[in-house]
Amino acid sequence: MKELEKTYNPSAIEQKLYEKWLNKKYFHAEPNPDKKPFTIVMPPPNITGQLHMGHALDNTMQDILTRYKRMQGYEALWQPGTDHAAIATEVKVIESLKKQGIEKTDLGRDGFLEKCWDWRKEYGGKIINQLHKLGSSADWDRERFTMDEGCSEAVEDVFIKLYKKGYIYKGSRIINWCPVCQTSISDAEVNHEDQNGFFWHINYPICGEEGRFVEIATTRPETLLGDTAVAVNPEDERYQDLIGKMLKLPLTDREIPVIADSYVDKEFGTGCVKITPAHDPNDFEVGKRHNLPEINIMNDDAAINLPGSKYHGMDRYEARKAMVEDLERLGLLVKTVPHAHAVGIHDRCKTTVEPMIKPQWFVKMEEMAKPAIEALKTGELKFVPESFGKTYLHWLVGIRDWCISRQLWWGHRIPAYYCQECGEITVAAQKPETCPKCGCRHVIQDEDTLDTWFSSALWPFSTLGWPKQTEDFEYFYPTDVLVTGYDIIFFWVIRMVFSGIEQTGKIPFHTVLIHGLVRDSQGRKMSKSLGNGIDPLEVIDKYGADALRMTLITGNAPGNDMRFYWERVENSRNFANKIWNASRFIMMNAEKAPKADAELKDLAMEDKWILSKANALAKEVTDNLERYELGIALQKVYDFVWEEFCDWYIEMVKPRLWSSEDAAKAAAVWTLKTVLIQSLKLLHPYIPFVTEEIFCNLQEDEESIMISSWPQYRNEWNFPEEEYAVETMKEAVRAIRNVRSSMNVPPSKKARVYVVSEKEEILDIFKNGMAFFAALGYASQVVIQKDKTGIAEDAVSAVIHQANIYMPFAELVDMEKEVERLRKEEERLEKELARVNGMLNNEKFVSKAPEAKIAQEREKRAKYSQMMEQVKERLAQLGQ
RNA sequence: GGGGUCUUAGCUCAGCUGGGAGAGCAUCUGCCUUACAAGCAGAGGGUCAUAGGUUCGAGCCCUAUAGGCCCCACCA
Repeated sequence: MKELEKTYNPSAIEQKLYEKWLNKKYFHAEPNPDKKPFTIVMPPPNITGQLHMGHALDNTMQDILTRYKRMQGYEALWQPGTDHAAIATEVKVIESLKKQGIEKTDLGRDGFLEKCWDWRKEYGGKIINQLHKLGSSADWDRERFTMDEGCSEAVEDVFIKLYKKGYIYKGSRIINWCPVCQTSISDAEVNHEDQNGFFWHINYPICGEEGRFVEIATTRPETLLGDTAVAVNPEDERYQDLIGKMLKLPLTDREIPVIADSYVDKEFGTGCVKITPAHDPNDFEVGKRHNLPEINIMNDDAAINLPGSKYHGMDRYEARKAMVEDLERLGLLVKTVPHAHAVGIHDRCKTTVEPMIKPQWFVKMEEMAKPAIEALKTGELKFVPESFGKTYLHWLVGIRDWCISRQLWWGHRIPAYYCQECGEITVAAQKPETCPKCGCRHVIQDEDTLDTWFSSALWPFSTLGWPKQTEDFEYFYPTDVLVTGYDIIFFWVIRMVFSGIEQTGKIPFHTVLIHGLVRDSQGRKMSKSLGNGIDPLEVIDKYGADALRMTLITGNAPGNDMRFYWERVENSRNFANKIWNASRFIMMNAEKAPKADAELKDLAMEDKWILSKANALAKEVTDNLERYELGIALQKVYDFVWEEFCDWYIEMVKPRLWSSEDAAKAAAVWTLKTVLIQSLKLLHPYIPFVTEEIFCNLQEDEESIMISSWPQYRNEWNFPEEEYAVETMKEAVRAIRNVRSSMNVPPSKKARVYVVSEKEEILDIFKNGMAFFAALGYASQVVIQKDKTGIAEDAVSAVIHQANIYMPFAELVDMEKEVERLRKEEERLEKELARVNGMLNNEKFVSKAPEAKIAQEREKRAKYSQMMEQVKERLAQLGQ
């Protein structure tokens, strides 16, 4: 056994250990018929990415589950990889090209894609390396990329299948258009943000009725140019006579009809709505119902496109300003009212989205959503915490078709081919040589690429080799748990579920473990613009990966946001140091002790006590982990290691370790090592580095804690009697310390301690543990007896269950303080007794509560009554 | 507008199936006791948002109210 440094220094060992694990291939999983599989797919980080706290949390949770299951004997696969992140990467590449004065279009499609692949080569591995620093035990031999050959094949395969099934179609529909990114985006990529704008009330003159107008109200006056009707509610008495009449559309030479549609809310605005089918989703629907023309008035960059109009070429906001001014001059602007309304914002670039009609590809959602909804309802799919199932359902019920085409170059190009002669569309893996309909050779591929989530939706199976029925796929799929943040349920989780069911016939995972956001100490989101982000790598550098991991897991319940405090990292680091030092102590003493292995029958009372505690802990922690209660499980081991093991047990065994009895020493060392090793194992999934380092130093014949076995509950380690005995002695020690503290007696000042009890079994307990009792209770001598013979009248005392403790402090006696303490104890016991009696005197409680509960309360009553008697007796002795 | 979620010690948060309120940090008092001062021993501090209800028993279940946060939503 080696000598350890005085304080734990993570940076010195983390890298070394991680390399060892990699070299030993501990992370690698292979189909193994002798083991059960356990699989987690890593949410693929973007290749534009850099490790942030969210990743650190997400991956720590996955690593904990993977390491736990691996130790339990599962063939545990944590499948990693990265995402091409279509729009995010394309934007980044464009930006970097611009710095060199190059435009995307200068390069052409192939040239640009080359640059994108260069980017991927340069930055794709960055975040992966950062995940290594975190200690992630993912199977890096299996690292995948959403645009690698296999994943691309899966994408193509799915697209073709869905097209053939009629679930993918192309249509001219109103979609969300980002004028900056110049691509369509899905509904999920649009955030609605409340903005303070205006409501412009505008008069539309009625044709043939000089001086009569219809007043409409709009928040986007520039779209007026595309109006093709004004609608009123068919039941609105005010406007009955207008229906069917024509209006003169201001600022244009067009005339538009007044139509009736129940979509119009009579109560809102003026009750008259301008209808712009080409630039508003509702108006689009109204337009379809009434066969209205759709007039697109904008370019892709949202500038007005209306040759001949004075607004032609103006940006949408410039045009808005100009038009409002013109309307005012014409006397058609009735009023301008401040108005707060929701504006659609592109979540990536924060540009206001413009609804436009464009030919796009869509996935029909209705049918595929059904089994995904069913999966949750039957319990086949579970969310942790459960409440997020509601979010999931909310998204699936009434889901709209998914716009999957993007006007980008970086991504999976849509495998659709158009005949330029006859217009025939062919969807196939390979470009057809000739048009299958007309036979001509003028066939070109669709220019668009697919939404990045289309490929992520297939991630749980495309990474395992699907659509080929590979051995990996057969063995590891369906996966077990998906770990992700609640912000991504609608983007990703639902799409994986319905894709998994549709393509493989199975849900891709049975459990979705949701975590929240890591916020700054003031509860704000960490963001680049605020500059309040904390770099996980900085935390690792300063305090170690274990401390970071532990901080992210402690005191956090699934699905809840958490705040990041450096103080909490320090506390985690302190814990690593604590267990480090406990180990150091054990190693130092093990050196000196005889090598003989102890047997259970040789163990002392306190050995059996801690072993019994450790045994119960293993069961509890395992139960918590099975329920994904990672924070609770960790808290329990933390408390056990720090309080029970370090503060109590190690102190208890010291007298034995320093004694000259070899057998006693051997038993103590065996117990210390056994309990420490078990604790290290329970902690390893959380803090892999420090546990590995200690584990290997402690036992030179062991290769790694990673491949050791997870602790199991053992009946032969269950010692209820010893637990009771030691807990009784702890109570006595606490009482002594309390007395001494209230009297300001320094530890150096030892006193004789008398333990007085009429109960033989209590006396035996103290006789048994006399050595450590003396040490922990600062006793110069412990006297155990049946009555008060020989104890000075003015000795200080304390009451515990079934016994009295006396300490003669000749020169330090302070009767007032003692009476005060006894009064306090009396008060406490009175309260307890009142509570217990309240329950037991209640007939309904006695008749309805479970037997065990009643027995438990009776026991307490007996205990407290007995203690109360002792307290009263003592007070009487003191003349109170 | 709909839905979700939260309100527990000075601060940040745990509290698993309802059965005597916990942690970390902060505060106060003693200790450099031969693993650890990144430590040890002790202490103070909470009508568990409010009001009802169910129950023998509620921080936990139900209803309403107040406040905070989040998500969804086409009110022009």
